[in-house]
Amino acid sequence: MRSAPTVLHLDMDAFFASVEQASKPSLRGKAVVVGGLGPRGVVATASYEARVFGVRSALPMAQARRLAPNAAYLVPRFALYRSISDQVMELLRALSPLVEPLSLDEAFVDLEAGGAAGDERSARLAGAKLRADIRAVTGLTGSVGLAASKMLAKIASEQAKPDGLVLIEPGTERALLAPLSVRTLPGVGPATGDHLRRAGIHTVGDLAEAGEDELVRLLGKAHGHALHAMSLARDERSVVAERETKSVSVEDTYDVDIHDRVRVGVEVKGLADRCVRRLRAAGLSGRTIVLKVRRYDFSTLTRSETLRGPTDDPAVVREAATRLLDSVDTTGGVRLLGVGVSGLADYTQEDLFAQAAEERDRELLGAEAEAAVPTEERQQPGAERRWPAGHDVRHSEYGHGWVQGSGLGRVTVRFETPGSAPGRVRTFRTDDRALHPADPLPLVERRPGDSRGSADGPSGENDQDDGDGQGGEGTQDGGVDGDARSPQDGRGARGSQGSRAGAGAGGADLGASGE
DNA sequence: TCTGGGGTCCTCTAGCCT
DNA sequence: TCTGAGGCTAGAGGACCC
Repeated sequence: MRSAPTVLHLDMDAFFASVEQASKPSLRGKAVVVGGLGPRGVVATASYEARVFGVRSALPMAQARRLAPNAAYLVPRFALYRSISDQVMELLRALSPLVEPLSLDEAFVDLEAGGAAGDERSARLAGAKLRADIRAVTGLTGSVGLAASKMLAKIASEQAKPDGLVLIEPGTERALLAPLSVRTLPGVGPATGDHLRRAGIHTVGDLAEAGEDELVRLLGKAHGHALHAMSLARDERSVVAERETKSVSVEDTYDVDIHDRVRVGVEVKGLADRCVRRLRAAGLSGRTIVLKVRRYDFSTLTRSETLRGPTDDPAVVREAATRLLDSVDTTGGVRLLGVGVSGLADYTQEDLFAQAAEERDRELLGAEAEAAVPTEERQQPGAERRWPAGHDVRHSEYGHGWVQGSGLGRVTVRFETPGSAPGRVRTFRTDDRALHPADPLPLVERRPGDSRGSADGPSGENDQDDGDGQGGEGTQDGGVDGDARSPQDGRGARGSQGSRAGAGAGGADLGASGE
């Protein structure tokens, strides 16, 4: 193992919630919860103020509302988060060419590859400068861990949270790890944690003491070996800049279980089409089609079928998914359906068959793409417009603001911008023609001549949305549109591969009460 | 209380082939 | 011809991560 602290792990603090607080001055210092607002939504991120009440990621939203009834509840705005994440990743790449993004808000950096580390002091300097740059460019805080390996750097950044920097000094690793809970180690979740606890193993020190053979016996070969190595602070995994995609999938959880078998079939076909669109956007095709069904009792089953060759033909994927559905008993209802493709190959069909089928696909996908446009964009003139909580708007008289809540034909807007003081609240009719959806504003005001990080700031996020007819923000949570379906479907049409969906949204919400 | 979405990796089992 | 061992692949499910 390398002994110098050459790996940096960056973890943005409560990322989604922090972005919302940065863009909405009235929410700063207040409890903010970002997640799906539907009946089956979960928390994606809670601000530190909300965590005081026990609200945490993956908590059912209904439970979060009981714990923190006065928090502001907002739907996620992934396009905005992605644009800010791009700015942060750019800063990381300035440190080293070897950057491994783990998600929108986390990444490893190999400092050695960037020539920024060789000793403790230069590693610390690099980490401190990164944190300052992130704050200057985005206005947000991130925590930095520095250590000799990925595992240790991640543990260090966890200890640094929030808004700190921790360096694990070479030679102190084992002593530092020994008293920590086994759950600290990557790969030890609730199930493995319980398993180990029943065997009397509670801390990393216990793991090291148990010995490799015992861990292999308890957890299997791969997991046993890996955990034993980690308990001795051995982690040889290198920072990998490019990761190959292994599978592409889409899934929907429905607000109400679907009992109608015909409807289940229709949903599966729609999911297959969305999955193919993503596949094609990534220039991929795949051999194995996977159907996922979560039943009314939360039991989940998967069925898969491997084709003779890779495909990106929507008709083929749709037919395979439908065949797989035939082997599944959906009596009692389903709460989730998903379609995925794995066994990926690096090509898109361009043969004669594909060309012949292209016309047909265009029709089919066109119809689906139209269906994926959020309801508010498809509404006929005169129909009630929808205003998702937290989304930016512009009023021709009052200027820029965001939707604090809506319902009963009214929408409440708070007029403020990232650089302003907390603003005033006004209520309008939902069909007020002076009110329009707007792009998010940059979190940090740019001075003239400051080019850093401004190339694709938040206001530039819609670049990737061009061409799908949705225009502007507000597409990732099209709102509940009458049936029971979760509304995050709109994202499928964007062709933005790797978009981390997250908690779905439930449309406009009255809960943004961050007063 | 009632549990999202997208993805990866591992284990186990069964069938096929040599 | 039968049988068992071992390798390979597919399919299913579980655990984990963010």
